[in-house]
Amino acid sequence: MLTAAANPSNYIRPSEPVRITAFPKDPLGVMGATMRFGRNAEIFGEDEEAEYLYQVISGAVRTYRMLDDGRRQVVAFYLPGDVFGMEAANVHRCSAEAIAESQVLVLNRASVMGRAEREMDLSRQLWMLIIRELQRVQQHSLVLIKSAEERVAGFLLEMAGRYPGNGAIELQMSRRDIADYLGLTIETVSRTFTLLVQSGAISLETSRRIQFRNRAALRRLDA
Amino acid sequence: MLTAAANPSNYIRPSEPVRITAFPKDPLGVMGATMRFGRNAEIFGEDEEAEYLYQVISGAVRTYRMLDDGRRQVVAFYLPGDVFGMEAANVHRCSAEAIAESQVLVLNRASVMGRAEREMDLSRQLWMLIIRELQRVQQHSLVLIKSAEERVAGFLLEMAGRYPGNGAIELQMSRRDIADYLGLTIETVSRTFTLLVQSGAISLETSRRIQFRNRAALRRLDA
DNA sequence: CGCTGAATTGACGGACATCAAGATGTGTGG
DNA sequence: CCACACATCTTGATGTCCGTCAATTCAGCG
Repeated sequence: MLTAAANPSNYIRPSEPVRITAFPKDPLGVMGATMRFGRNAEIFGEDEEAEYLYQVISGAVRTYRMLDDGRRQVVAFYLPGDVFGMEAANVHRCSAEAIAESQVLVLNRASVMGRAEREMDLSRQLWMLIIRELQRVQQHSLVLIKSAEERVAGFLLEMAGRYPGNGAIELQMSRRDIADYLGLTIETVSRTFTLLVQSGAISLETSRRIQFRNRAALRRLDA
Repeated sequence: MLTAAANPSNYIRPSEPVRITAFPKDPLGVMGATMRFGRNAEIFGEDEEAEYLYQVISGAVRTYRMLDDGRRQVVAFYLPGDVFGMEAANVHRCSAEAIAESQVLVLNRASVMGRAEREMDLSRQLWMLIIRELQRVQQHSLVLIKSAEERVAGFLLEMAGRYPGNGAIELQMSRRDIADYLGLTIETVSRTFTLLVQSGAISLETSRRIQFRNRAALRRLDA
């Protein structure tokens, strides 16, 4: 199974509808179908109709926008428990792709919104979710006035805050993803990582496994 | 009257509660009090409790965040008709200031939210407002991968799209505000304006009055 | 093992920041 | 109405951080 994992095209395999109950943050607790997406598989594309809401069960997802000449801006990363696909009125303004082999719970958008009109609790949860999304993007907009070092330090702290990992984290995303998220190049990201290693703030077991050595130093850099 | 206009401190003068009815975009149509804010007067501050929602009636408002060392990121500009102050869960994550002499309709947040729980229409309007807000910030995050010229061109088109002005617009904000919105310096903004003038895309009647000469050229630059 | 993509490292250049000086505009008081 | 002060904006000279181009190393995998 999962033979299409390495294929960047849109491989989607729906499975049985399930009722999600005990799940990290379980924000919606609604009926839905889990789907499996291979690495780099497209979950939805820019300008597609927004029919569904999504919740990451395992793996990781990126949303991004492209300019005509190939420049890419990664808008957000979503990790297990996170809900995405809400940024749309009718049509998605971003594309979404699985970063790694991922399971995603897919919910019919209209029916969730419909239920929210009668269930106050669900309504409030959706409201909190979108508020948090907005806050995250606003927070991210601060990278504009930050140096490369500040951006990378902030990124690591952001990821550490969202990962369970204690003392160390395993990044799901490539240097390219990070660069496109932070508005840098992969070379600058890489150089900045080695700077942080040399200054003793972190160490790298592998290129994607970050060991935190001095969080205070990172926070000082985060500005 | 309005003698405190030039005073940067928080000058606030509440007036009679009014029922806003015929108003551009009139998104909420709820009871509220109009307040008047002088240039640079603070409307709310970072970390203050979010008690109110705000709608610009006249003038203009900026929201922004500061770093410790004085760097400032302008998060958004709000023009007549726009609603702001929704980005908050309980506490504001930005500060808001009047850019120019402004009238602002102030609504009790809890009561608006409370009514939204029973009035579907209001609820849907609030949802659309916050979605649009999210989309605007996401759109803005593209500046990260844009050149100075692209940022300024995009900014002018954004403002033109929101202003009624036909063929020309009167910017409410200073070069500093624009610079802090786009992640540039005032010098670079200024230089870029002159570039756009020289290339025939715009002309400047005054430094803040932009005459559009060639929108297609601007759109090409916007990337 | 060799192939392939990802990550790192180095040398160099360019776009924008910084520093500094003028120009323009605006409000105030005589 | 003019003159002065002060803020805003523009323009120029120089510096620097990060992007670009290129080579090397490293990790995964048939």
